[in-house]
Amino acid sequence: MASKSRVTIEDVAEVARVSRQTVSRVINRGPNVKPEVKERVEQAIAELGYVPNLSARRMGGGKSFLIMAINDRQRTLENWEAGSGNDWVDQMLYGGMTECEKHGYALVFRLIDAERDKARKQLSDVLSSIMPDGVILTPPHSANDDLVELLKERGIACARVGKRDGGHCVDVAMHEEAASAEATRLLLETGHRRLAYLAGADGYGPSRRRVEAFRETVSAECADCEMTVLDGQFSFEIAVDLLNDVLAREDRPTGIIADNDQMAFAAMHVADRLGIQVPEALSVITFEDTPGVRFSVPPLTAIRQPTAAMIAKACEKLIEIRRDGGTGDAFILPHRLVERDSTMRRPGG
Amino acid sequence: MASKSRVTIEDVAEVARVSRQTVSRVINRGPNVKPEVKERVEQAIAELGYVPNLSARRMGGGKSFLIMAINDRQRTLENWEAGSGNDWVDQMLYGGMTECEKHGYALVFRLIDAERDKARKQLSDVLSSIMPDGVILTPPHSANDDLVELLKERGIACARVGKRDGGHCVDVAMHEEAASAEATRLLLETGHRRLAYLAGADGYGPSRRRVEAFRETVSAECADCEMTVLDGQFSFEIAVDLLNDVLAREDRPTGIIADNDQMAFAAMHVADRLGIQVPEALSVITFEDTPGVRFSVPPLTAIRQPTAAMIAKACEKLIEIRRDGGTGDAFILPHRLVERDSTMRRPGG
DNA sequence: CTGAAAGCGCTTACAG
DNA sequence: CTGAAAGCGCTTACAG
Repeated sequence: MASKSRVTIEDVAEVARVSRQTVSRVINRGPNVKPEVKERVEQAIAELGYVPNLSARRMGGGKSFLIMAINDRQRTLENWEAGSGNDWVDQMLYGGMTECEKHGYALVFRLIDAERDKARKQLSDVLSSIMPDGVILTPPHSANDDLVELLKERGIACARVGKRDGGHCVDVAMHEEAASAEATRLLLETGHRRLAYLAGADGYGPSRRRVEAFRETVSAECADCEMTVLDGQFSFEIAVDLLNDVLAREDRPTGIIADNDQMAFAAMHVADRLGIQVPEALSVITFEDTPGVRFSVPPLTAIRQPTAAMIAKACEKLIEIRRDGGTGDAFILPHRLVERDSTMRRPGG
Repeated sequence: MASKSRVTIEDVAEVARVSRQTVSRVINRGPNVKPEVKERVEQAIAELGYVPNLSARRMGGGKSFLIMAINDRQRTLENWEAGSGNDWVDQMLYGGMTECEKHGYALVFRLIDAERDKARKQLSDVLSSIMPDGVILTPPHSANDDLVELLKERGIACARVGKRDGGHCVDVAMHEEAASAEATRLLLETGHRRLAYLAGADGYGPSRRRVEAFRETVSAECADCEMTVLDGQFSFEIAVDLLNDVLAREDRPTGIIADNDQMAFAAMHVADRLGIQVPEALSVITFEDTPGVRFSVPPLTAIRQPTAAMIAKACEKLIEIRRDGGTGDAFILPHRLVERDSTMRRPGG
């Protein structure tokens, strides 16, 4: 009840009439404590309002009770600077903080530059300073093997978002192919026969997988459908240029899937300019779902990545590995297809 | 250069042929180190890639090099859950992380429940666990004197966002009156003669100040103007109800300032339904500026709070107090009036 | 200007 | 099942 300014494990030990090691055992749910002693200790803890000092635990034990999540510095700062929201960061914090709290852990969020030498140095420094029990790498860091190597050297468990090798690290990703197939099917089921996929950069793995699934789905389920793949390079401007051509044609696509919101907005923009009705004459689905898509006219149907769930899963496994040992693994988390008004309702849906 | 898995202050001392206290002095920029010795130590640090362990510094010294920023748990989680963006959190992190980094500090972000007994207990626990060098309270916690009291007891410096008493704490706020006057003047300058202020909850201090400034500005600068103050309670629905009446009148206001985005959206919504053109027949300004306002049709003119700047200033002062002593103070940070398309251009502007 | 000692609050082996 | 000892990597007085 009473909460003195600084209650230490010694104070608890004294009140409970045991040694501080016994108190430590109770705190860490160690075995070998007689129930009645355990109860006495727990009561003393409650009475004094004792909470273990994290730094001291770290020093004594070696566990830091910290999971560090790492984001790309430049892109994050640019988003923040623009003030236009940064749902990725929010969802990371959401999934990470809530999961960590469950296990008595805390999430530390850090920014690291993408350039490989800077990245390695910065990660190395922050590891020495913080000594986290696990590190979560998000794109583009998740594709940087130097960082994985560094973590391995230091004996710190790693998780990667958007990878699914599941070797040394805990890999968490969403099922790009399934999501793409689902989006494609929605267009087919609502009557579209000429489809286009507005793809991001060619070298971007997830994008490749989505395009492939798009192709396979159309081939398999609608033999006489037409399909196009356009390379919009994640850019609004480039997408506008492409679509000015494509949507002006007689045999223009009537259903488009875009790899990110910017390109989806581009499709809406060009459609508006050409007087093409959305969703009737052109349906649009985006693969990103930043907050802005709710406010476009009409609001965009989107594949919602399981960002929070991926980070939560990463935290959970990292903490488990730190406690019980074990190695990496791969997890595919479920996405959601959020139907808004840029696509038509499915018959009977 | 080489970065052994665990380089300690002892290693540096050995390489530099000094005691570890001397290394400590160099790290902490203490006085009384001969330049040549200092250089030798710095070289050893660089050579070994030494970075001090934060937990050990905390244990030895008493400084944690951590600033903790506290947000309302429920509201934050709801926003995250909705996935519609949370610019407040993003701007806090932006201002806080970048400022802390400058001083070798880290920002720790925490959620605490608003109910007063829960809040006190949760803050007390996290203080014991983390021992931050300073704590930043955001609304509604910044109005909770229990928390300030607790911080005072523990000898931890505090900062409050949205307060401006500047007693024990470092208070950071924006100039509500100036911002309100500025918004009002924009409406007057673009020809509006019947103005309305769509206010939030009555008990909310900033809201009161804005309304007062609105009244004074209209009285002072346009004697024959009409003005109305409506109590929209921060709610879209309540605002819609009010405006359905007000905007249907012959002598309806042609310029509206709203305390938050929801109510501003309500104004746009009702205007659209009644066929009132924005911004010509009705100009709208919001006092919130969440990311969504960029995507409304037309995008909303808004007062942009200096959230990042307020948190950065709070961090700066908190770190300064921890280092040099000193007491609270009050700072008013500059807002911005971001003119988008829900208001008309000023003549000659 | 520099170093030897003590201590921060815990945990991890190691005894009993 | 419980406790006495040593140590984690630093910093803070205190000597010299």
